[in-house]
Parts: sequence; C-alpha cells; structure tokens
Amino acid sequence: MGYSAPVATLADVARRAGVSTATVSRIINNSPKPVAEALRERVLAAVAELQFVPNANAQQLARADRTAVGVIVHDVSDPYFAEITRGLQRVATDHGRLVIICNSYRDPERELAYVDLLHAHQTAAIVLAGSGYHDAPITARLDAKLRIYESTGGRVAVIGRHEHAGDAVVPENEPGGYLAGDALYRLGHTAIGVIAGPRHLTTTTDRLAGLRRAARQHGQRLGARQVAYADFDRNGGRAAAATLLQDNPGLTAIAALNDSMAVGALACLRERGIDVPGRMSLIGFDDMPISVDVTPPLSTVRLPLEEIGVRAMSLALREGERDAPLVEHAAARLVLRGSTAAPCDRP
Amino acid sequence: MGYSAPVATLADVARRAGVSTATVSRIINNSPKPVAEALRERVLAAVAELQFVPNANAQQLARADRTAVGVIVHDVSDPYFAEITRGLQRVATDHGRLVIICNSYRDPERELAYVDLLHAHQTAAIVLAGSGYHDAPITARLDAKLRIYESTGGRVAVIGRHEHAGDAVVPENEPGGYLAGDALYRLGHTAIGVIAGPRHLTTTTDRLAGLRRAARQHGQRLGARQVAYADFDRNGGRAAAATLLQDNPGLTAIAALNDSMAVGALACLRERGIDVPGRMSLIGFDDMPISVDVTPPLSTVRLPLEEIGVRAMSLALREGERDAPLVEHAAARLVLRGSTAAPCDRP
DNA sequence: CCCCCTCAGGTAAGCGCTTTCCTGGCAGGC
DNA sequence: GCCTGCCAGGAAAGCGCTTACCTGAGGGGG
Repeated sequence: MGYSAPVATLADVARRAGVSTATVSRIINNSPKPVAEALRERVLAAVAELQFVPNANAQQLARADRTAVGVIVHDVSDPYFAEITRGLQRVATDHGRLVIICNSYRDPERELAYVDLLHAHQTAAIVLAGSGYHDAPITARLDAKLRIYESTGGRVAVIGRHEHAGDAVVPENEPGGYLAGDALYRLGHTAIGVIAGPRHLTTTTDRLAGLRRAARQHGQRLGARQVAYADFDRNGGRAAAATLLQDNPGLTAIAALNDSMAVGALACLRERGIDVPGRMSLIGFDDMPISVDVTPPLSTVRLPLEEIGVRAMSLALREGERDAPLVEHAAARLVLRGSTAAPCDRP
Repeated sequence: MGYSAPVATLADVARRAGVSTATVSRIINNSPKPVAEALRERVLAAVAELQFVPNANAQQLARADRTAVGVIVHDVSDPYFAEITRGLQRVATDHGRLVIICNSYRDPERELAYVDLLHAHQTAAIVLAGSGYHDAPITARLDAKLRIYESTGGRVAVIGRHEHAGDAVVPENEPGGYLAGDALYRLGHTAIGVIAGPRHLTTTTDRLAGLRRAARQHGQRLGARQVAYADFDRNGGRAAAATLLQDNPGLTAIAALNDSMAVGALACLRERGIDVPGRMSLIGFDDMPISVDVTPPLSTVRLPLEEIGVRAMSLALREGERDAPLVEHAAARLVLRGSTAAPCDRP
C-alpha cells in the first residue's frame, strides 16, 4: 500500500496476451476491424489481470478527435450557475462528453487562464457561462483568446452578453428588468430602490437598463441614491438594502437584481420589523429554486436557467460548419408571488 | 471563420525562432536551465506570432508528474455538495491544481465509470464526495477500482462512510442524528416522525441510527410508520411529510435528514395551515445557507460543509508516504432556530 | 496446380511534447 | 600556446497510444 507499482501499459497487455499492440488497441476500442474471438478473450483476460487502464493523455494525443468540453462559470455553488450547469451537464452527458467545470470565482484573469487551459487540453468546446465585463482590455483579451481557440477548431458558446461574435444564448436581462420595474410601478409604487450587482458586469447594467426604461415609461426616474451596488450574493443584498433604507426614507418597494440579493434584503427587512409586502414590496430576479420557500415567497423574474444551459451546450456541440453564429434568446417571465403588493397608505 | 487552421506546435515555434525544440520547451516552461536573453525574446515573439498554446496532453504524456485532481460528487447543484465543492476547489486552487468535477447524479455505475475516467486521465488524486451505498457488489467494485488507482500512485480521499480503507473525512452523522432527536425529546415531544433519505445511502442509515439512539435513551422508539423514506431533496421531503402526517395523526415533531427535505416539509406544512413550531416542530440537518431564510428559520444540525471539503482536499494532496490512513471527523453541532418548540397542549 | 485475392494480424510511423545526454566554443590555467 | 573545464544549446530518445500500411496464410477460380 502506498507503494507505487509500475503502471501497466498497452505494450504490457500485448506481451502478456502474446499479440501486437495494434490488436490490443483494436479490442479495447471496439474498432470495426474484426478480431478472432480467441484473441479477444486472451486480450481481455490480460487486461483484467494487469488491471490495465488506458492512458487518456496518450489516447488523446494519438487520436485526432477532441472529446471533452469545458465550462467556465463564476461559481458552481451559486444557485444561478448550479442550475445552468445542470443543463449543460445533461446535454454533454447525453453526447457522451466529459465536462470540465472551471470556477473563475469572478476573477477575469482566472477566466482568461482557464480559456488557455481548456484550449491546451484540446477540449472540443468551451462554454462561457459567466456575465460579461465592462472592461475593455479584459474583454479584448478574452475575445482574442477565444478566437485563437476557434481558429484551431474549437467551438465556443457563450451565455449572456460578451464582446464575442459567435454562438450565444442570451437571457433577456433588459426585458426582465423592465418586467420587474413595470410590475412595481403598476402596483402604484413610485419610490423604488434598486439593489444592483457589481457595476462592471453586463448582467447588472442590462437589468438596470430595463428597470430604468420602465421608470421612464411611467414618468419616473431612478436617481443615483436609489441604486445601491453590491456583490451579487445574499450578504451583498443585505448590505445594499440597509443602504437603500437609510438613503431613501420614503421607499415602498425594492427591486433586487437577483434572488440571492433579494433574500438578503428580506433578511434585512425582517430584522428591522418592516413587513413585506405590507410596508415594503420586494421583487427579485432569476427565480432560483428556494425563492418559493422564503416568507413571503418571492416575486421575481423567472429565467429558464437549466434550459439556458441545455441550449448553450447544444450550440457548442452542434455539428457541421457554422456559416453564421446563432444567437438565441431566453425569455424572462414575470412571476408574482407574495412579496409584492400595492403600497399601503402613508400612516 | 470556422476554418480550422493547422495548430501551431512546439516545432513550428522552434523553426520560426531558429532554435531547437528543446530550447523552446525550456523557455515556455521556465526551466532552470539558463537561456540567453536574445534567444528567449526571439522565442517568445514566435510564440506570440504563431499564437502557440502547448498541447497539454502531450505535456502530460512527456512529463512524469500528475497534476490535476478529480472530484466525484452526486450533484454540484445540490447545496450540500456545492458547499463541499467550494472547499475542495479552494484548496486545490491554492495548490495550483486543476479540478475536474464529475457529477454522478447518484448513479453508482456512473460513479464507477468516473473513477476509471479520472484514473485514465492520470489525475493525481480523486476525492469521492458522495455518500456510501448499502450495496455490496457496487461497494466492492468501487473499492477495487480505487485500489487499482492507488496502486498506480493515485491518491484517494473519501468524504463519508465508504468501504474503502484510506484517508477520509467523515461527518458525524450518527452523533448529529442523536443531537436532533435528543433536542426534540428534551423539548417534550414523544410523537416524532422522521423524513429519511434513500435507504441505500449510508448517510441516511447513520443519521437515522443517531435518531434511534436518542429515542431509546428517552425511553421511546421509532416505529416503522414514523419513518418515511424519500429522495434527498425538496420534493422528497414534501411528499414524505404528507405521508407522515397521514400515518401519524398525533405527530408533534418532524426530523428531516437534510435541510432540503426539511424545506419541502415546511412547504407541505404551510399549505395545510399547520403552524411551525406552534403545532409542529421541525428540525433539519446540514445547515445549508438558505436555512436561515425560510420562515420560521430552520433548527438544524450543522455540518461544516465547506471545511469538510477543505480537509478532504488537504488529505488528498498531502505529501509524503502515507504509512497509515488518516480518518478525520467533522463535528455536528446543534443549531436551534425558530422551527422547534415544546409541543403545545392538546387542544 | 498455380495464381491472385482476401483478410486477420503485425509493423512501425507518428501524435507534440520533455529531458537526458552530447557537442562545440570559449575562458582560464600552466 | 595547448589542454582542461564549463556551459549554452541541440540531437534524439522516449512518453503510451492509434492507425495507415504491409505481410503472409488460406481459399477459390481458371
């Protein structure tokens, strides 16, 4: 134990079975070339005895085909990406592909490094699942790396808005933002606060743009104090809610740019004894699985996350020459649950 | 576009720079062997011009060292595994290791296949994060495959109880179950129902065993009707809660064997207008991040999930000969929040 | 009865790197 | 001035497979 025995190779198996390596290779790969049954059995026996496991690197090198696919997400443990990943995985597995999941942890440099890494590993495709950045140098470098990868035969599909011309499935972030805003204004709210994600993410700006459009259409506008930027997670939402409350005494509704933040906001509101939706309406974005289980259940804008994953992987894996890039949109849908209501009369 | 240019190789770079492949290799790998500055620049320029990205498979094959590590989980999108994975990733990244995440989707056959796959890819270590199975043939095959992998120099660390002698970090499932049961009995409950996970998972039986021990100690016992088995997720919990309610009219408390199921049970209870904890106490297990955000906040048994991941990866990556396997325990801790209370007097 | 075709199986040339070992040029010492 | 030692750089041998091509034996037809 702990003693590292010499690894059995194809050649060992061949020697043991008294055949050539070519024959062994054909047998373990179910090559179409016919092989006598007796030989096959001898070889299989040798494989078992030597506990031979073919070296995948050597196989990859010798074969021409690329088989694995890479996925770059911000963080799999974030429910948003977890859902998308589930969809990605499903399709990849159905195609018999191994998926390599890379977490960039929202670090653009790491994202770049992962593109190179997946390129180096000869993956057949890369799916970029994170939001795009408002950062020209990074964006340009990313695009360049993806192009190089594509020029060597790799396929790329991105989720969301990226400065990369190619296959993409883009969630309707702007329309979704509009839906959330419109719902709130229609209910009669006029003093609305927004909990936004990091400024440099396109997801943030797109959703926010939708919200602003709704405001405009209802003759309102979102002032600087009405928008609090924070991290796209529960703690970010909680902190942003506190800021918003402090800066906008008359607030009657809050729109959070994702559900995690909304849940954080809910916690903040609960601590302060502010009834939702009695004294404050709250709407989220994404419709993560747990959103129905908080109290009150969260009104939100639903994005078909798993489906987005499915479609992105399908694009990445689609056959044939791609004359023109395919851009699919994933519809946002308003889901009204218990956390939104008309504003109460001022007491 | 879409036109697959011939991929630049090390040899191309060497030719372009007018040096040997050995020199290029040394430069791009920062080999300790000194190289004249002029050459280095020429080579780097050629690398950039040709957009050379080294073939990782060829590198792996030529080098002796194994660098990536593999992780096999049931499902990354399950919060339980998402948390563990976060810990695993962090440590691996700190060690500069690429992590390959494999989702078995709770299919033992797929788990076996992934062990082979990770073996084939020459990963330095495999971390098995899912629960063990009560299924002798599967268990034996898994153990055999892991042994073979280890005999070739691979390192293995498992999380939870598996029939594999080796490094492990095992969550205190039995003690945790005891903690949950004891808390309920101490509050005065005597009619307790249990929402259990799949019978064939060791996690289920271990937690249940703890619960039974608590019952015994309080002069009670858990009858067959008091235990409902279901899938380890929200829907499973919801269905199981309904069954329990139907079969046990006098029930005053429910222990769910994980938080997802507890959340499902909560939904069931809410639908039926059964107040928690007024008419029914509820306790979960794991303490997932969202457990504080449901209403009432969930009492539960906390497992340090991310830490478990950290420790498992540290074990897998530890240096040196491993004379004896290291088995670490991860302590379960009772966390009482709002979903548990003394039983109300019968109305 | 011989020739040629067929086909199972083997031979060997890579796949794209790393690394050991070797070479040739230069400086320093006697 | 010649020999030794040192060092930058190159030649080439693999790493463990796959596969195009070759070989030799057996069978059928003329």
